[in-house]
Amino acid sequence: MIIFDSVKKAKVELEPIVAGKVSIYVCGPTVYDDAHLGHARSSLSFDILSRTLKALGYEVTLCKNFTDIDDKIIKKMQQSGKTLEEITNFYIKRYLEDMEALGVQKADIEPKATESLKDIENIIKNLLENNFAYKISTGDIYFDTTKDNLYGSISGKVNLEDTLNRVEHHGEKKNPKDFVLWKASKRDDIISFDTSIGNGRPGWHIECSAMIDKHFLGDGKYSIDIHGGGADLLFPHHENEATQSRCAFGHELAKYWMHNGFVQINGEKMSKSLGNSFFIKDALTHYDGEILRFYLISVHYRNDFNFNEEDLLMSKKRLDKLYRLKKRVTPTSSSTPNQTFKAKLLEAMSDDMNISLTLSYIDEMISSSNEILDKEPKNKFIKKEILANIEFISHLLGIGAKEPFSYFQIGVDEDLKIKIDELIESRTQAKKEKNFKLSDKIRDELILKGIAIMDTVNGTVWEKL
RNA sequence: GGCGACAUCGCCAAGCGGUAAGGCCGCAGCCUGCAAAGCUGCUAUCCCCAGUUCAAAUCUGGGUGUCGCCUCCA
Repeated sequence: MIIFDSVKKAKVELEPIVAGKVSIYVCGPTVYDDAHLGHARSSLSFDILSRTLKALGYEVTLCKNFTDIDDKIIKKMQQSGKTLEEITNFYIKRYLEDMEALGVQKADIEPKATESLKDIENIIKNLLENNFAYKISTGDIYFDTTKDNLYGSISGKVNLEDTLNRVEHHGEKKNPKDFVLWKASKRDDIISFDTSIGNGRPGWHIECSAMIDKHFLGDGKYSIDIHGGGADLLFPHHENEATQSRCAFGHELAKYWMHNGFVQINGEKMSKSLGNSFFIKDALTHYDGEILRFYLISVHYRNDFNFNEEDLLMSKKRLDKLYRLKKRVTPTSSSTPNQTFKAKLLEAMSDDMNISLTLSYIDEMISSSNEILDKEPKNKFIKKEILANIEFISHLLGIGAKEPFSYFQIGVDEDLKIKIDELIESRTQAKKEKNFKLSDKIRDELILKGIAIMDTVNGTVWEKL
């Protein structure tokens, strides 16, 4: 498996710490609001990575955290009068619902920051004792970036002075680059934790370091194989995580770093401040989760993703073709996938997840399968292999697993289904009587209802447009 | 201001030095009572300029444009 390491800025061969096993840690959401399309893309990117590795025979341990203590959550507490747990549990549940709708496999470990306070405390204590951190008069604890000559090696930011001068920083900070490990509680703080390093709460970056150390053993050289997240996390978040862990544990945090590209809405960055955030929940009211999934995975994970409805509909048509083929081989039982086809998909996905190539192979398989089925509609052997091919695709990419007839009926209520069946029955009758004027009229009526029909050797079937 | 990414057919998008995958749309044909679906065929020399090379969309330099990070952010 070749992956792109965003620290080395190059494609490299994945050589896990333990042969045959891959440990992955992905930065999950801060749970103060619903998840947006950016979260979806990130989760989907690493879901595909994990599925690919599994299909290649690796044993994967995927860890995705929830940041459940944060200034934004506190702000929400103040606004709503709710407790921390009420807010975070609510959004964690909503997040997991969204991920399920998108077909994202659950992470093996889903730690919360608040469950790792003891570990956070220990790391900070360690850093203080070894002079990598210092406490200022307010009780806040900062990491001293000048103590680590490898600081900057993750993000490749060499000359930070200039840029960081733009950022306001606390007067007692020794260096503009230094960042907070622990925020001491102020008088009006509504949430704080009592620890040996003081009363307060952890900074953002330290959580991930602590959770990785808590859940992964590593090999004394690295804690985990792959650390992932959105491209915006490369700096400062991952830089800071890396330096903390390096100084506290004496080894690198991750052997490889992978970052997914951004989601843009109609060419603009999606962000809260621009007011163009697109929640997964909202998208799901318009489009089926699988259609959204297929659309979001159809662009290489490192590229920017420009979300727009036109492309989504285009993408849906591509998925439709897979399901139409599945209709042709349903019902039957599958045999084993075509070995050449399977090998081609795995080879493409092994090259840093070349999804475009993979999808083109799938399109070609669909075309050639349709062609064979046109010639030999009753060939059981072929039908079984085609179904097995589709099942392999479902396994690898998490698409095409639905019962094909139901796929085309998503969003159609039972009353309408009965009405459709009646109309099709009347049309079949009219056709039998060669009353094509009537049968065409009925077809037009169905189209007006958003239903397309197609006559097949097995009778007339319909699809929601 | 510092750092970085990207620029391929109307649209989406592969390609990573050897002579342009795939999908959508469009056109023609087969199939069909007519359609739809499916199948077949057709449609680009790769932002501009200069260079390296037998050979460049692919490498180098210079432009132009778009986007991102540097501030909470996936």
